[in-house]
Amino acid sequence: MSISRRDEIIVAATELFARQGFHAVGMRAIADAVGIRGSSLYHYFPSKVDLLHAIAQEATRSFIETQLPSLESIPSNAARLRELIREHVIYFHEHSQEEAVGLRELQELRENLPEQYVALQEIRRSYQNAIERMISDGIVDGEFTCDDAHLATLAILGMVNSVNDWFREYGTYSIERVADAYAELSVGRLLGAGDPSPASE
Amino acid sequence: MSISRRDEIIVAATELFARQGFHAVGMRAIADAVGIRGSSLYHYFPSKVDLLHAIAQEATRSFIETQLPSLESIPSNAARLRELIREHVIYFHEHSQEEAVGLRELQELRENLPEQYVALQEIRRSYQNAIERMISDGIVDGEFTCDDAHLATLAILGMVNSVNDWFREYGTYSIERVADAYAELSVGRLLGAGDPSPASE
DNA sequence: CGGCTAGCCTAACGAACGTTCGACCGGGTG
DNA sequence: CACCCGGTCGAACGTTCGTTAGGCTAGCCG
Repeated sequence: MSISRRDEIIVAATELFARQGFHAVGMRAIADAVGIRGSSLYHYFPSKVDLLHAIAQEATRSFIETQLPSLESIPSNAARLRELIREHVIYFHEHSQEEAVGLRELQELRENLPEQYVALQEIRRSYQNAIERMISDGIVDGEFTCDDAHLATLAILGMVNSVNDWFREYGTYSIERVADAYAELSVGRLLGAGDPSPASE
Repeated sequence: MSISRRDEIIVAATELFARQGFHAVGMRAIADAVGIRGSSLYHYFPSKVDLLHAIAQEATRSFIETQLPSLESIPSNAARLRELIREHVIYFHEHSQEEAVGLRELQELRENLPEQYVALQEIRRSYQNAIERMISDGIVDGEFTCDDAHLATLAILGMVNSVNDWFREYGTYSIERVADAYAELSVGRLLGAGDPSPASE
């Protein structure tokens, strides 16, 4: 009742794609994981790359929808960006498989589902633009000292997106600790904003 | 005479693997790219994953060999790390296909050539340790202000390794400009080292 | 000159691939 | 009861996969 068979397929395929890669996973392997036959998958998805597209779209869309609204209420660019990065790291950790597929197998969509690929790229681009605008505004307001908002955006995104490559549960750090640290490294250090709680100064 | 057929195969396979992914490229496609038949590849490599291993090994080994020696002569940790990051970005750009394969298809080696995978991981780990030690030493010497050398290492590596995901020749920036900027962002900002030319102070 | 071998070929192997087709089965609706 | 239809199935399609086996040829070595 709670989750549909379609969602069940998406969950199983996400795990397999994340672990082994799109081309290394056959339709029959996905079907096995949910206890049906390969041919039955075509009742839910017209093709294998459409299944991939459903995964990537859900990963991208739900990430953006979770992230962007939380920005509205925070006044300063520095505090807002700090919170954004914190939540970015934590969301990526909680949905590491989906986001791994979304980042790594985009090339497949580009070649086989070009217009859906473009749509996804536009969503990602809008997220990147939101960050860049926060940084630009923060520079104008004097919150940040930074030469190039565009480069800083790319650098920060590269940083936060790479956490899943090394982070392991039950390691030295908790994900919240890493999220806090990366927010401070990005906003406090890279962008040169001051201490987040100026009362201590 | 200049390059052997074996190297020719490695070059062609690297390009195909980088563009389409290991599993999306067949042995016959690689053979076509060098003008021979698929079966002839087995005269040079015992299997497809051994070919991948040759690529990944060469990418990792030659990168490390190019990078590490250049550190010896530079005295301060800050200047040495700056130069390391500069060269890292530039090397990754000049060998973007090799490094893309080396980073993305490691999972394949892990499952099929486990001991060779471990060997490569050890090489990468030694590079990471070299960076971390530079940062630790710099903290002790008072060059850097930074809480956690390990986290800073991972953050910087994530930053510099992500340049190839967005950098395009003939774009806004030259690769040297990006390399300089990332060195400054990492050492000057993230680690809190001062201006690289203290004469201006 | 005779033989070895590096390099490449054609042919084929069994397995797996993504996908299609037609049929069946069971539960809800008229 | 008769009907429909969502969901699943077995079987098969043609293609491609990684890999193997065996044979040909050209050049080097004795």
